[in-house]
Amino acid sequence: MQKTIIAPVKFTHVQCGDCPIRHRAVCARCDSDELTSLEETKYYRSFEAGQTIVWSGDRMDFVGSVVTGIATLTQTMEDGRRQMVGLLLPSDFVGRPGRETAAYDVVATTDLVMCCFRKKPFEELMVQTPHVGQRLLEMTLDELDAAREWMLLLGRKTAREKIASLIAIIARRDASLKMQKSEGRVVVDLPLTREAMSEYLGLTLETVSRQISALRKDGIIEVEGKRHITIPDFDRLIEEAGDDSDGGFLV
Amino acid sequence: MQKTIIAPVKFTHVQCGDCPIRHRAVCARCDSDELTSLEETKYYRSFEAGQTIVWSGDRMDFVGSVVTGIATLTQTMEDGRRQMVGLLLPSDFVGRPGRETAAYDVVATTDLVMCCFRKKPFEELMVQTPHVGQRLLEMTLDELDAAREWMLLLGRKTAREKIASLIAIIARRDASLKMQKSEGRVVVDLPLTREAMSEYLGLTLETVSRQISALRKDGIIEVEGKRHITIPDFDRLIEEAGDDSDGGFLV
DNA sequence: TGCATGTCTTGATCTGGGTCAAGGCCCGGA
DNA sequence: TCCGGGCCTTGACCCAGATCAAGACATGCA
Repeated sequence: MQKTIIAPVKFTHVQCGDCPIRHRAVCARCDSDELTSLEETKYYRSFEAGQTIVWSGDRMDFVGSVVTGIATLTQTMEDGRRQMVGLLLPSDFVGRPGRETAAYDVVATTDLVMCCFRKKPFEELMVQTPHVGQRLLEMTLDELDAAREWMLLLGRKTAREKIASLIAIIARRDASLKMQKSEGRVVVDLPLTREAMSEYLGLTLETVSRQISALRKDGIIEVEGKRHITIPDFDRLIEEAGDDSDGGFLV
Repeated sequence: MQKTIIAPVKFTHVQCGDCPIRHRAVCARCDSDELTSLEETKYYRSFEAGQTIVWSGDRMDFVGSVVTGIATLTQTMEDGRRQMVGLLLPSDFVGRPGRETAAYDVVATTDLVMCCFRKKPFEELMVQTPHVGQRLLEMTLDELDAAREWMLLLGRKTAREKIASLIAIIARRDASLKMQKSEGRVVVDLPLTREAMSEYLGLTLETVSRQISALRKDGIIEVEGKRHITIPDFDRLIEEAGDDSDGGFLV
């Protein structure tokens, strides 16, 4: 079912460049003895689009971070209603130190590579190396802010505003990673199916589709194929998103 | 407008008992030199029900925790739509180290006493004293879990389920603080107006009122006055809340 | 005592988004 | 080349919850 790749040669150059645990939290400031012990437990795992990485309630004995691709955290009610509660892009952290079992389904929505550490050694490292904990605190606070922005979206925005917000969020994160802008026109490839979008936004798949069509008809976005979107005027999209002030620069 | 009380005698016994920063994070494990410097900047502030403590965007040069009463974090859109994004009960932490300005309106929904620290010395303490940061990380992770439970509520639950969930959440937090249960019958005093509930739940005030009436008619809850609620069968309430498995033990 | 204000309830009506259903498009495999 | 299955779009209809409106009840102040 899942291909597990243990630190193959081809990933070597990735280890320092893309792994936030090492790169952001550790490399710069800590002595390397700690790192060596962590390094021993580090491994890479690949998943195919659509694969579930962990089921809610399952034992989860690793933490890690996304290297490439996109993963989601989703909650499910008994009758099958689903709500996405986390969208994980490259460099995002997965897993909660100090927790035995996963609280959410973790799903790869695109092909995905994760950098993982066994939880126990990672927790030991956290105790010994304050910077790791501090960096994790920062990241968690950022996620909390993102969750709160998301709550405003879920609780108070209209379907049209929700769609506009989601496109803006993805465009911004994309841009901050890859600088895809070209003089005002922003180009995004949606990494989510309509269904995943509906789970993000608390809508049905049909409403997502209708609202994307509506934004297209109104010239807010241009759609090529199903996923490729061009935003001719980003400010207009932001207006449609109904965001307050600096709105949604988080996550 | 706001009464500021600086460490009066009558609060002395409170300082160790109720203040989570000192009590939970610091007292037990750290040397007291650090504490002394923090102690100098510690002060108590009281607010009346309805008072806004900080406006979103305002400079906020303190962090703190709720000693008694209830505060909320709320986001507002330009057209006035409001969504609560944080509900702060006694012992909850307020403020984000490393941030200059408040990201949300902080409002006292009941009379409130907060224990505050100037932000700068607190941040210095965090660098020097890892346990404070570790404790804060734990608390932030708990808040993130709560936010995600809240997102499921906002995105996927019906009005009736939302009301039942909110009553259950408050009852559980009350119970964990004060053990109010008496053989199956649980008694809660809602600390929120109907309007605050509507802001929590992403509903209108009228829908909140109607659904409370509906739950009363169906015998799920008994209502005395406007705020005093008795839950004859807690499990039935949980069923109405539609919670998955252990549902909502978080927060 | 009477009035104003804040909080809550209830009724009547409207509507945004859900539900159900049909069909289009594209890709991969027989 | 055709077929089957994802994925997406669009239409028709419906309903949960929003909106608009009236009034109940309690408290505090003149």
